Amino acid sequence: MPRTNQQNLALREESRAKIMAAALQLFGAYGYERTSVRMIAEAAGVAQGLMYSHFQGKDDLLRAIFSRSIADVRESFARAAAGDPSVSAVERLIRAAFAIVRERLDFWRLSYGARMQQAVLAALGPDLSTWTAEIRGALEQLLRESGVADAATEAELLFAAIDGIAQHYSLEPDRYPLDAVTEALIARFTRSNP
Amino acid sequence: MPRTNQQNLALREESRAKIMAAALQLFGAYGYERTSVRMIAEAAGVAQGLMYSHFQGKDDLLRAIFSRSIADVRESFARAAAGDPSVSAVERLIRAAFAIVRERLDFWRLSYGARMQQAVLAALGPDLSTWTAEIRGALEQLLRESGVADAATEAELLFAAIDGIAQHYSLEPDRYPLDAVTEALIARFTRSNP
Amino acid sequence: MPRTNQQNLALREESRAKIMAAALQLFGAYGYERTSVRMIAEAAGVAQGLMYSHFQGKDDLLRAIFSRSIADVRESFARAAAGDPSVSAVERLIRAAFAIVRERLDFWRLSYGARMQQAVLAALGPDLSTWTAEIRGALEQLLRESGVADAATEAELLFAAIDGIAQHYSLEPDRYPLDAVTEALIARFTRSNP
Amino acid sequence: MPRTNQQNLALREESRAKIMAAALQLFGAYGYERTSVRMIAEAAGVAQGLMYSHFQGKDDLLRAIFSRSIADVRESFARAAAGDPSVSAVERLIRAAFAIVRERLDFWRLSYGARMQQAVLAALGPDLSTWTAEIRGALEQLLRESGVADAATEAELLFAAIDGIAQHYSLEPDRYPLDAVTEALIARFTRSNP
DNA sequence: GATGAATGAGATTTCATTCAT
DNA sequence: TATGAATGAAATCTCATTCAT
Repeated sequence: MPRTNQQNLALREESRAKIMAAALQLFGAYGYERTSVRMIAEAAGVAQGLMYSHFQGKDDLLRAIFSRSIADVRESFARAAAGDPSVSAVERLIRAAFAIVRERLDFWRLSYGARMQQAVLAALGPDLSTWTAEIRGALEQLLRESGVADAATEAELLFAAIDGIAQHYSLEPDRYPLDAVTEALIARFTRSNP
Repeated sequence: MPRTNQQNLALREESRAKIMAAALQLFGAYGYERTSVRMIAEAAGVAQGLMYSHFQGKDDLLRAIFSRSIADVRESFARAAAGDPSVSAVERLIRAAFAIVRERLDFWRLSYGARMQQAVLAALGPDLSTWTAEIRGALEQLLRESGVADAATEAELLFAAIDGIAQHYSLEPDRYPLDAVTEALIARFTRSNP
Repeated sequence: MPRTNQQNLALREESRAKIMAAALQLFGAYGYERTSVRMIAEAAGVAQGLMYSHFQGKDDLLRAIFSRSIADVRESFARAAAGDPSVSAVERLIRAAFAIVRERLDFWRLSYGARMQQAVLAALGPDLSTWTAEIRGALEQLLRESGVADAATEAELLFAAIDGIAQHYSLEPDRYPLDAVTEALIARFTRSNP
Repeated sequence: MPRTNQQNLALREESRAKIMAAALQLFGAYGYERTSVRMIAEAAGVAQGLMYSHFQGKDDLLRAIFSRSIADVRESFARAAAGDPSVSAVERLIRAAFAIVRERLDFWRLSYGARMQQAVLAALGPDLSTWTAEIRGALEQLLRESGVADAATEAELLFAAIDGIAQHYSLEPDRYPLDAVTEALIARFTRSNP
């Protein structure tokens, strides 16, 4: 008797999840290039060949991780941004961003590592740049609604500050005073609109 | 007629410089891992083997590029920071930073690409983190001297903002409104000290 | 209601036939090595594992296809050779051979592709060479009975000609003037015995 | 002091020749697919990687062997066909063909093995089919000049016969009565023109 | 010092086969 | 019996590095 469809789906999904989790962790820690398929398979506890039954290749695995992670992050953002209306939207967004960075450290590391490599970017396709543009656009709108004069420029600045903080934090999470810096950033960007 | 010692040395130095320049450019464009020794040798117009008479290996070449570039950048900083006393020290430093990013785009790209990869970081040794700590320290002192209350936190924030801007600019130098963002940053960080 | 034994057997036989048919077609088109078990299973519309319940492995499947095809061909030959007594036996055999080639193009392609590869030959075991010897022997006897002087040599020549034509035809069935060449061959080999 | 250009060229050519010779022999014996790059490198007495400094890949090596062998064979043909004018051109050509088959058994085996595999053919590009067409054309012209009525059909027949004989011989060179069959073929194709 | 041919370890990928259900 | 997820050996290929000249 063959396995039922559901059993098969569950088996497959479990393997797929193990592979993606292992790969995300290793990509984040060592970078895409320095992480071999062998390492991923060992960390996931499966045979090397299995990866190729789930993904077309190492680059496709990267793409899959990216697009799923971005979808997750987008969702988290939406939830967070909708939250407590007693604080300003900008503040909510900043807090949401850093909460997500904390939760998804590996993805963030991977993302920052990947961003600087043209070749890796090619494998990622337009996902990353679409996402970046989306964030910039959202920030700009938020600032415009808050009555900021040069919203486009201010959005670039705020985006860069958030990105820089997230990156410094993801490099040394144990040392970095994320909470304090978060408050300082909020103070700079909500109190006085120059 | 055999070359004089001095001629030999000059030729040698020239080869070394060509290799380092080619490597810096390629590392910046493709990343350390995706740049092969063959690519570097071809771009530099020398034989592959020659690299190994100047450097112990690819990682040593990277280290050499880094330490020389950092020394250069440090010097540029010092010069810039010492400049026009009619503007605040913080403003001078910010302007100096972005001027250097503009000038040394390849190095910056390499630096940002390398930062997220453990293996590359390991190859770099303590150079990068020493330098980072140095910048953070300098910023902190500057802010403290300007009378900022929580100088440590504000230094982290300012550092992250500069770093984020530099990175976004180095990703899309043609599109990025670096001048406008620079002014906005200076406005945020020199006018009101919350 | 469970299937009867007979139904089970019929289903099983059907699977086996589907696998053999798919494999024959693919082996003929792509060659034994370039045809993967997965391709065969997909073309046959069954699971990969099923092949291993019918055959011991890919090589055993090849052997099975060969021995069954050879048996079929042998039978067709016998029928054809027995036919219309108004034409010479040699002519009947030549016509029969090309009729069979037309009908079983895939098998012929597979056969010609396999013949030149030691590994494939080894997998086939003695089947192919036994068969070849049989044909050569039959031709020789036929020619001897027709009163040809050096029947052994003439048999080799006729066999080679038939084989060459069959092969050229199987390479380009749409272009090849098989009918004309058949008549020319018959003319050369039945009119004048040098 | 680096090696002179000539030394380098000689070294490279020697390696290249060793690799091509080993590959030709192995491809002929085991077929293209069953011959691994490792086997070739071992037989040639070089490291695996060296093949990739001479050829773009295994398929490019095959292409290189083919095009060089075909060029050689073409030349041999031309020389042979120009020979002794006391025998007919058709006879000269037939004798030349079999002389070349004897000399270049490995190439012939490879050629026959490759011909039946679409996938391998694709790697070979148009070389093989161009060559085949060339031979067919040459035969046809020869026969036409000899006053044969349906030269096109007769050329197909003669070509197939030569090809079949060559193939049977290359399968069992020790057993095959090539000389006797050659004479029989010449007798059939030069004495009586039906 | 300089060259580039050569090496060989290790990367990615394929695929015949096994096995739990 | 039939399924297809999973395995792992072996294939092709890349590339940092060595070495003879």
